[in-house]
Amino acid sequence: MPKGKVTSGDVAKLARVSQSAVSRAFNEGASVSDTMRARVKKAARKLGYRPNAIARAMISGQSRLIAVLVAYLDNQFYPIVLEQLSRALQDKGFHVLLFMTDPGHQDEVVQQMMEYQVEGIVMASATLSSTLARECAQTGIPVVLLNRYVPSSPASSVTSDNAEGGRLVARLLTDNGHKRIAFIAGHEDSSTNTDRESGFLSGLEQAGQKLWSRAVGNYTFEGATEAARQLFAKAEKPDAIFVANDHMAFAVMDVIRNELHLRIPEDVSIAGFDNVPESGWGGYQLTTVEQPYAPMVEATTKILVDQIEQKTVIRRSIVLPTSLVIRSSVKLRPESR
Amino acid sequence: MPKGKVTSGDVAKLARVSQSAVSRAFNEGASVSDTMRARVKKAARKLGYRPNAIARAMISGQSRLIAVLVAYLDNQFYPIVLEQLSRALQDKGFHVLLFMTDPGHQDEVVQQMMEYQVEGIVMASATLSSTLARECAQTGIPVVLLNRYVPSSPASSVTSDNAEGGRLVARLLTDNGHKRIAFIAGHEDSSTNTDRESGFLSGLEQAGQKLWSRAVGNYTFEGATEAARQLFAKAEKPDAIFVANDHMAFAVMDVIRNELHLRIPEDVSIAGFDNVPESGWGGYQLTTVEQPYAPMVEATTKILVDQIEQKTVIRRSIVLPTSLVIRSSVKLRPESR
DNA sequence: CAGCATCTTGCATACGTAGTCAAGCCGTGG
DNA sequence: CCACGGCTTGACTACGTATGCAAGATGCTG
Repeated sequence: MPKGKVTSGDVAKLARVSQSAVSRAFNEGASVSDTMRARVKKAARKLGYRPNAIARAMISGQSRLIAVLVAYLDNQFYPIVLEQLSRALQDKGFHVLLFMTDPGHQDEVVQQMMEYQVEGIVMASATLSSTLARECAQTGIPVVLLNRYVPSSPASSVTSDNAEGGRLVARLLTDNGHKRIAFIAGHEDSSTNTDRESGFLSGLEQAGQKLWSRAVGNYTFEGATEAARQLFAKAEKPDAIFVANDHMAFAVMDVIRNELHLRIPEDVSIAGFDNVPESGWGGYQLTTVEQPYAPMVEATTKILVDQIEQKTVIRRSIVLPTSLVIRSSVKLRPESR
Repeated sequence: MPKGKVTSGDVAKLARVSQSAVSRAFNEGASVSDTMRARVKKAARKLGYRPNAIARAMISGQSRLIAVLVAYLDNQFYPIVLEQLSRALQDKGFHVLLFMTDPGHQDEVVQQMMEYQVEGIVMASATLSSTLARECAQTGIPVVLLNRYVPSSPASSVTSDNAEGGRLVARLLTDNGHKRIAFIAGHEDSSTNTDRESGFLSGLEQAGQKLWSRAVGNYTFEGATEAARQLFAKAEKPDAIFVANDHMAFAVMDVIRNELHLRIPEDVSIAGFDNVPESGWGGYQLTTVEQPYAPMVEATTKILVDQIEQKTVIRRSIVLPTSLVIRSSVKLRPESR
């Protein structure tokens, strides 16, 4: 009989014990005899009782809820992270409250997270506003910026080594004879973009080169399409492009092949960042920088869980190593193959 | 001052009113004078007060939480749906509690959803077990199966017209002169697969054709890769393949082009299902069946919200129309272009 | 001015659970 | 045989909010 609501009181009555006993039977650490626990569990099963997490959260002050904030899911980086993060948190007994942000309603969203008494916040988007990040961090709740970094904020952060990734790409391109190297930026005020770009520029400099040209794609497919067209509108065209993430790189490759009828990598080399699954697909075979998904998720959950358990919010900034994934979108010198 | 917890009592004390007044000031329909509301809001702002949604849920019995259950996010269909669904629910004042399921822990997950007193459940995955669907539906909470259908269950469902989609593909292929037509299945016990397949077969039959060959990809990239190899291992090879979803179709196209060195569509035509964003990318240009994302999400939220507001759970099954998206992965007769 | 209806407000209570406290039980050692 | 400590158990209260109820305030009509 699927009754509307079964409470611990109902179970207590059936088992002829106190409500406290029922509560204890369902809490791991509590002081109950085995016989009592068995008796309660039996009655609970009979009634289909499940403890009410809302009531539990209220009395214990532990909602076991983690808010995850994402701006969009069309760049595959985020679904992958979200899936792994969600699984990891579930394993640790937490649950994910998912929030999508529009640039317009960000403050509102933070308020809503707070109302649900979440015990931690993960902000997983390169394009979230810094003020929002700061606002979250001021709540006294552990906040982890995943794939994002705000120096002035007390929020922890987990990123890959974006600058080093940019440097690796620069070295790859210069080592292999590219001379007119362009960059397509993501969001210009995101830390991922500035780090990737500055690392890239420093790498070019080390090789005695300068950036040939530059355009901005704002991390969107459409923006990248337009940016690619701009780069090739000039008289002298680039022979290599570093695109600030894979999602944009696909758009760039499409423009180059289908609109400009150039070959990759024979006419233009393309490198991306993220190593999203599509990068390995036959249609693209994109040479890119790997983001260490699993370690990033692991670090994020660890920071959160540690801070929740110890009730101390200390800022931690984790930067994880990246590495190149060489496929066939960058032309290599014969000897280096 | 970001104090730990500010309650309605604190606000009441500061504003020198009763706690009830504070509560009413924050509830839309309540009976409060404008002056009272202003006074309370002012004090609340001073203290940084926000109502506690957990406590509110407890007393009102309305958690405003919707559980969304997904099996994986690597097929882009699901992130897109999840993003839209999440936005739609947020707009209506609900919040998404996200659950990822492993085949092993499904029962456990349902229990957890129930513990959080969710007011509705969306099961968005073609590969969720039917018993799980039934279990959810028995809870008396509105359940919507999104992109899934279980005839024997009392759960509502929202799908596109999978059978019709299959039929459209069959007609497209037969009309354009294909003679050796194969099918790569997804999960064989999922309703999406059986409907797409049966529609496809009936379409072939109408054209006086039979299925040439068949393999199973289980809706995974790897499974589809293997399935494609199987189809081409035989002496006589297909001249067209209908793949049960786009995500698998990409794997199939990769095998055909990069392993078998055949051309699409000159040597083999490929059709998919879903019209995922990648289908429109230059690397694939996949001819496929459109799933009407926005209407599906809209129908889902409408069913949920209606049933939650009216407190009556009536089973509704919505089937939305599909249409072909013609790109260049299927060879067309000259006259039909 | 009386009488009545409408609007506001405060008091008290309820939601379902966890945890504190004290009481009861049992066993052990002196 | 008694005293004492550890283990169980039940009664009670608290968590923060919403709401029924009654009382007070205000306005309107006759």
